[in-house]
Amino acid sequence: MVGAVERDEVRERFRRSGYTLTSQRRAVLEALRDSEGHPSAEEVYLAAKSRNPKVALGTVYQALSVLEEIGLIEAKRWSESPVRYDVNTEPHHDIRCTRCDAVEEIPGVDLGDFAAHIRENTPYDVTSASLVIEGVCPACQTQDG
Amino acid sequence: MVGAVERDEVRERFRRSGYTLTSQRRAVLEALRDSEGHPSAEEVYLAAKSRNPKVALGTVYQALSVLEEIGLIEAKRWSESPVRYDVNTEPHHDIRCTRCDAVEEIPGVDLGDFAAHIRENTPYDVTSASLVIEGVCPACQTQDG
DNA sequence: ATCCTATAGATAACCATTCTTGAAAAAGTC
DNA sequence: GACTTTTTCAAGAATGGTTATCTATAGGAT
Ligand SMILES: [Mn+2]
Ligand SMILES: [Mn+2]
Ligand SMILES: [Zn+2]
Ligand SMILES: [Zn+2]
Repeated sequence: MVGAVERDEVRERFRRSGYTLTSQRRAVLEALRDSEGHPSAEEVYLAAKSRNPKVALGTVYQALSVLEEIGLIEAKRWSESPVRYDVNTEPHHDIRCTRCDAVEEIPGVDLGDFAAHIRENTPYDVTSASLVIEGVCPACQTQDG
Repeated sequence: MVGAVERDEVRERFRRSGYTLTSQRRAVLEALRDSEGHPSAEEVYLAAKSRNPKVALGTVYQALSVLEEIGLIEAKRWSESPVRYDVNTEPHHDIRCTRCDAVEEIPGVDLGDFAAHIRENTPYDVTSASLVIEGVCPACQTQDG
């Protein structure tokens, strides 16, 4: 049961942020939560439309940026792919398959005090440091050399 | 003198790759080498044009991808900025200022066996892992809160 | 019910980058 | 060197993902 507790959490975040929790935004968030991987805006749009046909692509982009702003989702970027969205807001890394475009999580790896090392070696005020990881997924490895 | 040795290196790379070293490609590379920071394609274009007016923006993009392919330069990406190009092909990290868009190098930090950690925790065949680092540069820090 | 404001949908615009195309240059061939 | 074949180039059109604009709508406050 993912339901009750998270529903309250969502309402609470919206309330605190001042944004209103509309049916479209709810559809976008639920589409994202039910999706297996880390979908693109376009994929979220298709999934959200099947829940609530009254939702436009532009609205999905806007909803995603609101959801990100209030901390319910995260955006992740790889160079050869549109932005992917992630409902898992716990710190973790994701790897993208360069052949089939799948994205999966990498458990148990922590940037740890790497950020500290960086801070020691630059006069910048470091605000973010994230890893962009790519590879070939098991399924694509077996498909050929 | 950055001249002679590197010129041979450039010629050699072009020869081995099979690409021809044209005046446009040379202008692009030299523009990049003379630039202080980590310019975008557009900035490289402006600098290259002043050396060789016979160069179009499309040609610069094409030249940059050839130069990257043969290992003379590297492309680096941040989410809020067009691709930046780097003549420093030694392994190192760069940080981008989110206020003024400047990019500078961070010396003495090595991803080290972090890549090994990642490989241990995913069934993917990891082909690349790079850090995207952002912050506020010293100049922008003093300009306000 | 009326007003008010935030949000929605539709569509146009945007921007960095890539693709297409005809022309020019290079490289082979004799 | 003339001729043919291949490659590269510059210019501009096209693309893809995303954002901005504009009008209409819905839902809460009074
Ligand atoms: Mn994830
Ligand atoms: Mn650098
Ligand atoms: Zn795959
Ligand atoms: Zn700055």
